[in-house]
Amino acid sequence: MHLRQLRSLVALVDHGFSVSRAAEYLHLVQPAVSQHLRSLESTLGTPLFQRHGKRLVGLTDAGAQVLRHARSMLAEAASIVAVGRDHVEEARGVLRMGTTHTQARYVLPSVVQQFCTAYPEVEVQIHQGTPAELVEMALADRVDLAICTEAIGEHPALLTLPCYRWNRSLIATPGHPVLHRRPISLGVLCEYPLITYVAGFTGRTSLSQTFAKVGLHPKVVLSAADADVIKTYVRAGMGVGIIADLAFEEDLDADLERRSISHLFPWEVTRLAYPKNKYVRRFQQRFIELFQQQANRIG
Amino acid sequence: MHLRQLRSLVALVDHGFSVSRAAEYLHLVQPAVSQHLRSLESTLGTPLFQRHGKRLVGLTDAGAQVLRHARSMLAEAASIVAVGRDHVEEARGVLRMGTTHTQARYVLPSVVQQFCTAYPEVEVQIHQGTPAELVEMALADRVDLAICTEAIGEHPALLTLPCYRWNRSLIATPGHPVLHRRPISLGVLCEYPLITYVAGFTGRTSLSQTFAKVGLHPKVVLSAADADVIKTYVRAGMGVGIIADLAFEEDLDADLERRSISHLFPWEVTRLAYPKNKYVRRFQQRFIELFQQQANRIG
DNA sequence: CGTTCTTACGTGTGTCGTAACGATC
DNA sequence: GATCGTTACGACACACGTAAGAACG
Repeated sequence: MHLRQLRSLVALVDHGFSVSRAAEYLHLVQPAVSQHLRSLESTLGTPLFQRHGKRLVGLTDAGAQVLRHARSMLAEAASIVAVGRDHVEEARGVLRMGTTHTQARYVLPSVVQQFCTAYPEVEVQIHQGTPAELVEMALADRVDLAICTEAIGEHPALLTLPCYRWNRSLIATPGHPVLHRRPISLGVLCEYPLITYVAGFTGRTSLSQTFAKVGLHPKVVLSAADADVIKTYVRAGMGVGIIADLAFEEDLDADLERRSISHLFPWEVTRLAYPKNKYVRRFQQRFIELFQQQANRIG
Repeated sequence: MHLRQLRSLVALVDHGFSVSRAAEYLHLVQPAVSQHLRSLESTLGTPLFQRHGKRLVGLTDAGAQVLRHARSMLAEAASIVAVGRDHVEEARGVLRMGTTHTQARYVLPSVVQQFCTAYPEVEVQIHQGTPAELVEMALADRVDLAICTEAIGEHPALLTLPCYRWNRSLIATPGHPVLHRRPISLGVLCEYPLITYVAGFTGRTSLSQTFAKVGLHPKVVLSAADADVIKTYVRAGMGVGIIADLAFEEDLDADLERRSISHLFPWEVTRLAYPKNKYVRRFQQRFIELFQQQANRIG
């Protein structure tokens, strides 16, 4: 069995079972890939593909199992070359992080700035996505690490590091009646049109659950993936905003009033995750440390 | 990077950094292995070995990291060929289990018998060892599955299935004074010389802890790895035995008296474990099912 | 002086690319 | 007939084994 054969297998599956496209992706010609696949089948002694005539259209049972192990082997192989690179050019390479808007906009800037100063030769990429997408990106090795609050919880193939906890603030235009209410309760919040994060982002799931648990139904008139958008609509007078504490910037948001409402909702934990078994390069480790330092300042 | 190179790396480490012995193990000549190692180093671009002159004597930092990933790649490779074999000759192969004496002697016989009838073409190997050794054997792929009570708990690379719970019985020669004591307490047990399992075997650890927790120090005059030996010395009048319930055989042990003492000690859980990510062949799965059925009859 | 690894070289296997053929939509 | 995969063949590379040489104890 050769790694090349496994690469062809994986490429085939990842390119809709088109041998030609797989070959193109691998910078090979079709016959080469065909041969890889056939010789893989013959060394294993069992068919791996479902065929319609000559065309490959799917995996057999055996093929699917082989695929799983093949992916994991190739990931290990990638880790090995990463070890090499790490010792050859310690401070050169790419750091691909996946994160949500909230992190990218309010938490990461100072960390990234520090990091880029320390490692000017490292290309930093920030990929955005929903938490669910981020998990998938990390597992498919499209990013090196994922940072987010939801969905990242307990995937068995991910190593997750809790970084900091946060809660929510209410924001409103000065003079808004909600600002005179004491104490602010879940019930009070339900009296006003609310603007907050969309489902799946930045703790929205547990926010909704908190209301649901006591049988309340807040009037969320608008939801957005990020606090900037939420603030904009709050400024426009469309309602009361609920955003993460750390998304409120004293200087830039001086035209908005803010009240902490941490007593109403569970604390959220933002986590950093990367695939177990994956080799984390030193500068990537360094980034993680920087992020955790920043996190300590927040939490 | 080639799998052959990784095999050479692993063989080298597993054979005391002797290239010749590694080559012999791999059915290759030395120069071939030397070349594997050198070309691996050169493709990774960084030294993997500590050298004394020409002699390889250890791994560098990078080498150690590469080794870890290499082992795991080769394990995956083995899984892939196992998938193949499983589809080619479903009912032929080897089932290597590692277990302790207690399991091998009192629990497994009926399971193994059933299994051998169902799969006459499968060679069943029973390797014995201490629980700690068994865990290591499973991780090093020297056995396919490990069955034991201690130490198997929470190794992150092992998948463990709880199978049945058990507790202990006291055994003594007929007429022994302990048999007239009611109720039997931990204190009562401390009045007599005890014979039980050695540390690390068959729940001995938690047995000792139970005594220690209430400040008692039982007089263990003799300890053995298995119940057969314990019974022998009980018969010889050396003391009172404490063994697993299931190690008492009504017919063969009719010359001994038995009292359940499950109320004194925590219940133990016997588990079956194998490395995560490892492909488990169908007949191995079948064995696991048979074992669990047997386990249900016990627990 | 034996052991151990390296270097040098020849041979055979195998992998890839080109090119022509066959099938399927 | 255009696309897609297979078969056939040749060139090149490479990995292994043999044999001889160098360092180490």
